[in-house]
Amino acid sequence: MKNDYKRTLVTCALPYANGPVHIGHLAGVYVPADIYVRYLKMRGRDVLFVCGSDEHGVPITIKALQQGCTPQDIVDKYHGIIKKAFADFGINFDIYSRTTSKVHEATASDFFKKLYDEGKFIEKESEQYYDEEAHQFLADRYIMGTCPKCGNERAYGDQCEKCGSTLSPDELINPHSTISGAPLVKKATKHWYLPLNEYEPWLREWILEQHKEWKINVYGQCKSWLDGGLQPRAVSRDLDWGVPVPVEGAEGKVLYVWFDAPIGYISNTKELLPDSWEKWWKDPETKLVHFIGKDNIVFHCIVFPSMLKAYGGYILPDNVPANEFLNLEGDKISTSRNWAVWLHEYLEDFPGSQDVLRYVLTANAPETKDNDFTWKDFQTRNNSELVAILGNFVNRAVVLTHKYFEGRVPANLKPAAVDAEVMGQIPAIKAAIEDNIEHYRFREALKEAMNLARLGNKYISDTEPWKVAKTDMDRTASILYNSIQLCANIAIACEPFLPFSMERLANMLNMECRQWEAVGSAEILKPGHQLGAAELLFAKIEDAQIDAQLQKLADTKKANEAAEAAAAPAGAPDPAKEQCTFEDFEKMDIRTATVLEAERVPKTDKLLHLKIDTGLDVREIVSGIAEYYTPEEMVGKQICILANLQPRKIRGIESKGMILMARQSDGKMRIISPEEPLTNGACIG
RNA sequence: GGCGGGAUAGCUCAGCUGGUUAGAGCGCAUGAUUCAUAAUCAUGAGGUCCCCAGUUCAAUCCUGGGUCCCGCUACCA
Repeated sequence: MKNDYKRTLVTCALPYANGPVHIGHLAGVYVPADIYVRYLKMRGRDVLFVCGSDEHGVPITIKALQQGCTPQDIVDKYHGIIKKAFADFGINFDIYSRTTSKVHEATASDFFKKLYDEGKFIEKESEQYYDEEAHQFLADRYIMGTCPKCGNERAYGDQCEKCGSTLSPDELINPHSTISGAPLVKKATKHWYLPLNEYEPWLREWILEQHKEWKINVYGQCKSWLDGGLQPRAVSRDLDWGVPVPVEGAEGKVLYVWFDAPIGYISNTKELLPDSWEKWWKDPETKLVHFIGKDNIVFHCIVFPSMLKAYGGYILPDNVPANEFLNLEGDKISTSRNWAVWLHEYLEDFPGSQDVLRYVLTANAPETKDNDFTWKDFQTRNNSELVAILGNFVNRAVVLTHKYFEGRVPANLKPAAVDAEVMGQIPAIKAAIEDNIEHYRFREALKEAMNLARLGNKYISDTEPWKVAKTDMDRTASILYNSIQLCANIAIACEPFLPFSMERLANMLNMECRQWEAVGSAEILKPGHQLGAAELLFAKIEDAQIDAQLQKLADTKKANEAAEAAAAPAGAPDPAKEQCTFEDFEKMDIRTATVLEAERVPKTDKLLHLKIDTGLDVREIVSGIAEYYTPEEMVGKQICILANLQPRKIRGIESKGMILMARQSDGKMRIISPEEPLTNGACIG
C-alpha cells in the first residue's frame, strides 16, 4: 500500500526438491520475480532476493523408499539440479539455500518453541494409524489398502491412483503399512494446531480492507476462505524426516512442511546476513513481496501471515502476486507424466537461448488466467519478435554505423524535427515499463520495452540513412547517432527481461552505463565512442528444431499411454483377491431388499439417500450411485445388500448397509438384482 | 456440491467507475523498400465481446440462470 519503503525483500515459492523444475515454474514465479528484482536493483534500490529448496515432507520420504536411498540423497540430488537450473537461467537470487540447512533447522525450531512457550498453539490428541512393526505413526501416503471405490488393492491413504478418487486412510479396506507390510492399529497421538480462527478478524481487516489492490484471484480466494470460517491447522506430523518438534515428549514428531517451509524464507535471509537479517524482516520500512503460483495463495496470505502475527515483530507481505498456471501444448504440465519442458533439457537443445525462453514465458505469462505454451508460438515469437524486431533493429543500427563511420558514434551534426519526435517518446515508454513492473504486469511491461525496438525500426525506415548517405553525410551522422542512442536505451530497458542478450548488446556497444535512470537520454554514448563488432543477438529457430521438440512430446504421450495400458489393460478384470475362509464369508449377511424411496443427498454429486425394505426392517442407506442411477429408477427396484456392515454416518445421515454393485470393464457401476423377484430378506450365500 | 478465477479477432491478450467506429502484438492479404538474420515500413481484411433472460434511453461491462476450462475444498460402506 505505502510507496515509501526503504528496501524490498522478494521471495519466490520454495520449489519442492522431489523433481527438477520446468517452464511452468519459471513462467509463473521465477522469471517475473527476477524481472522485478533486476529492475529494482538497476534503479539502485536496496533489494534482497531470497529462495531455496523445500526439502521436507512425506513425498520425499516416499521417493527415497521407492529408490532405495535416504531422503537426504533425494534432496541433495534435486537441490543441485534446481539450483543449477536457476543459475543457468539467470534467476539472480542473493541466496538459494535449503530447508535442511543448519540455520533453517535452528530458526524453524526456535520459531515453533516461542509460539509453544507462549501458548499460541492448541494441543489435541487424535487416533492415527500406527505401524507396530516399524514403531511409527504413518502419514496417509504410507498407508496402503483396497480402494473402496474401484477395488484397487494398492490404493494409498490419501488417494487411489487407479481411479483417481481422493481417500482418507479410514476408508481403505484392509489398511496396512507400506514400510513393514504389517496391518495397522489405531493409536492416540498428540499434535499442535495453530488456531487460525483466532486471527480471522485481524486477517479480514488486513487483507479485505487494507489490501484491496491485490490481484483479483488472490483477493477473491482469501475472501472465500475468510468468509468460510478458518479452522485450527495442524503444524506437526508424525514423521522422522523434518525439523523435530522442540518439545519434550514429542519424539518422532516433526514440523508440518507447511509450517516449516515459509520459515525457510527467514532462515535463508539469516544464513546470508547473520548480522543484519532482522532489518529485512522486522523493519516496517521493508516491503515484503512473495511471488507464488495460484495453488499457494492460502498459505502465503493466510497461514504464514498468521504465523508471523502470532510470533510478533515481523512485517507482513505488501503484496502476493500469484500467477495462474501454464499448460503445455494443450495439456496440464505434469511431473509424474513427464509432460513438461525441463529447464536442464531445454538448455541442451537450445544452448545459450535462455533469453528466448524468458521472453516467451514473459510475453505469454499466465498473469490473469491459465495460458498455453506451444512450441510453434515459441518459434514465432523468437523469429518474428526477437529476431525480426529487436535483433534486427540493433543489427541495422550497428552495421550502418560501422559502414559509414568506422564504428564510431557520429556527432549529432544535423538534427531534424523527426529525431526529437522519436527520441522524445522514450521517457513515456520508460514510464510505462516502470508502472507496469511496479504493478506486477510483466507481460505488458515487456511489450512496452519492445516498443523501443519498434520505434527504432520505424525511425530508420522513415529516415533512410542508406539513401541520405549518398548526398548528406552530416544528416546521416545524426540519424545513426540517434539510432545508436536508441540501442543504448534498449540495452538498459530490456535488461530485466533479457539479461543475457542485453549483456551482449552492451558489450557490442562497448557501454558501461547500466543505470536505469539513463533510459530516456539521447546522449548515453558520446560522439567518437568506439563500438565493438556487430554480432547477431538472436538466431532464427528452424522448423526442424521445433519438430524435434514436438516429437519428443509425442513420444512422451505414447509412453504414457503404453504405461497406462500396461497398468490397466482395457476390459481386464480386477486382480484376484487373497483367499478367505468359509467363516469369513459366513460373517457377511447378504440379502435381498427393495427400494421404497430414493432421493439425492443435497449438495453432493454422487450420493443417493435410499429407504429400503430388508425383510427384517425398513432402513436407510446412503450410496454413491447417483452417477449411474436416478432416484426415480431406483424406486421399486430389488437389490442385494450387505446388511450387517458397520453403520456409518455420511453427510449426517446414518447409513446401515451397502448395496452390492459391480463395476464392469467400461468403468460403469451396475446394481446386482435377482433374476426374478424374490421375497425381501432372502439370504444370499 | 461449495467457493474463487477465467471465457473478447486465426493465436496470445488490453478494455479503469455501463455511451468506444470494441483495441494491441503476432499471424494473414496487398503495396513500398533493400541498410538489415527475406528482416523492415505502410495499408487492409478479420469480432452474435460463451449462451439465455432481465435492469436501463443505452449492456462486452450491472443482475439472475446456464455451459465450458483452471485452482482450493467437501463427499463416495
